Amino acid sequence: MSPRDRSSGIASLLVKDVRPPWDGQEDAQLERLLSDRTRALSKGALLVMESEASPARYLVRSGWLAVAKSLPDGERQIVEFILPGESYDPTAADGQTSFVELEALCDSNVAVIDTTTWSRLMKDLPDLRRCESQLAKAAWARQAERMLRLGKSDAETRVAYALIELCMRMTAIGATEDGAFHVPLSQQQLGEFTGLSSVHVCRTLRRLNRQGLITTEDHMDINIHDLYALADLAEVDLTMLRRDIIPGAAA
Amino acid sequence: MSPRDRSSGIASLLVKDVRPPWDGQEDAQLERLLSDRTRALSKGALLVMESEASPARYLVRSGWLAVAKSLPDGERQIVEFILPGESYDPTAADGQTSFVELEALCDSNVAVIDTTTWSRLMKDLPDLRRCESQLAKAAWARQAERMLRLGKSDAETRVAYALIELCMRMTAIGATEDGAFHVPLSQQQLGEFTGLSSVHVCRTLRRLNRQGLITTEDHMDINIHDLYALADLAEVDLTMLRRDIIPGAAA
DNA sequence: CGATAATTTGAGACGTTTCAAAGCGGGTGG
DNA sequence: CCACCCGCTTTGAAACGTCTCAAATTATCG
Repeated sequence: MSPRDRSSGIASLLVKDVRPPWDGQEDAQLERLLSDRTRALSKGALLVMESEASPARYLVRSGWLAVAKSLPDGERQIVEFILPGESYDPTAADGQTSFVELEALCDSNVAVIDTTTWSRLMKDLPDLRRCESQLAKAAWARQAERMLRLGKSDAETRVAYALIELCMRMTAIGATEDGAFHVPLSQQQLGEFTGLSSVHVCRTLRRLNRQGLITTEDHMDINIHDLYALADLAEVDLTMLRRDIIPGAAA
Repeated sequence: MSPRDRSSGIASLLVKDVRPPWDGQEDAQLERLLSDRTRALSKGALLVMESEASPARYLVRSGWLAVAKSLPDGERQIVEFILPGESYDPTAADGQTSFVELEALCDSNVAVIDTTTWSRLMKDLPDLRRCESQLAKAAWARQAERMLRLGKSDAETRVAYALIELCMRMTAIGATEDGAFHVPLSQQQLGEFTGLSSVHVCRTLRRLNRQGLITTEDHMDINIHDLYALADLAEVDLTMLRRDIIPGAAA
């Protein structure tokens, strides 16, 4: 990790509104198409279940979706969070079945676009296509980043990384204020994301707290006080991470 | 995991040649284009380094590539293997930089196709596009499967799963014989893939051996003797896994 | 205000890593 | 063709980190 100027504000690394506001920039017809297919989900609702037929793409317009997968013994891993403006296609190689489960983590609005329609949109709307291509690259980069830590890091690093990733993504959509943001997660769910037990998530959060890196308020309002120390713990280079996982954030 | 007919042969679940032989089915022009851009790599060669500019897609024509990522302290995670017929684009959200490292695990031939050319191919060759779309879905499903085990499983399950995944993918390209196949990996590298130390990979392999599930010969010639027991250990439903991660394997 | 879920903390069990040393195997040069 | 060397595998023993179980505390919601 290269040395960085620690005096520069958080804003320089976590700039707001860097994500191209793709909806709205295409014609109003797209907006109508999406509105027509948007479903309201309440917290905890299962949008799609594992192994269920679901040849569609899900586009989150508000709220959070968890992409999760379970072992026969009930252990659950959250593989990805879908934030507003992002989309996910859970279709497996057979083109029919979903290989994951999609759950609303809070009250949400999600547009459901069947594969055929989506292909047509991709063909007809070059701006949308470019935007989704960037988002897809970002998603790949995030997954690699997480697998690295899932496989090779201890609890502190995993939690620190998760917080940084979420903070960056939230900042990109203008959902943070000075390193403070809300995530609609229980410690249990943060554990399912980081591959830790909820008990150990709690201990780790507490430790970060004691070190003065973060504070948390009611049910996961997170305040990052020392982003740079947190980044060191997460073994992350903020500039590189942002370049890799935030669309339109090119240095 | 639902009960299965254990008397049916391995072949019924791990059918050969299910992958659409996309190259050759498009016109000879594509073949020429690929040949022109194919580079020979010797074992251990680094094709792309992390953070290096690389706006291209890499298509493996023969050999194996590892997609890997490292922590500052040197810990390494292999995020994906690219087998013959598969491709990978390591470009991050900025459209320029690679977020991973690409390494040849054995002597290989890889076609390097810059992003622009690739986009053109995708536009012009619907068969290729469909095929790559299936392969991409399979890759997403595999990653989810692995993250689940990376986060929530013990060593035995992780190793068993890795062996099964590799066996299935090898079978799909006709590179196995009766559950026997060769992987160009050291135990160290299998550890980097499964998130284990090489020492523990060794112990785990030995244990599977003692249980009569597998045998190994010189440098990773793997023989799966009891696929169903191995699948139970891996906590995997073979039929579902194949449907999810093998293109063209729809039940 | 009571019921229920989520967080917090402690103590012990368990699985994996680390360190260290020995054994094997393949390749090279004598 | 053998001797040597180097890298990979194998095994043991101790240290470490995380999980599990259990109980106390704190939030949340009707």
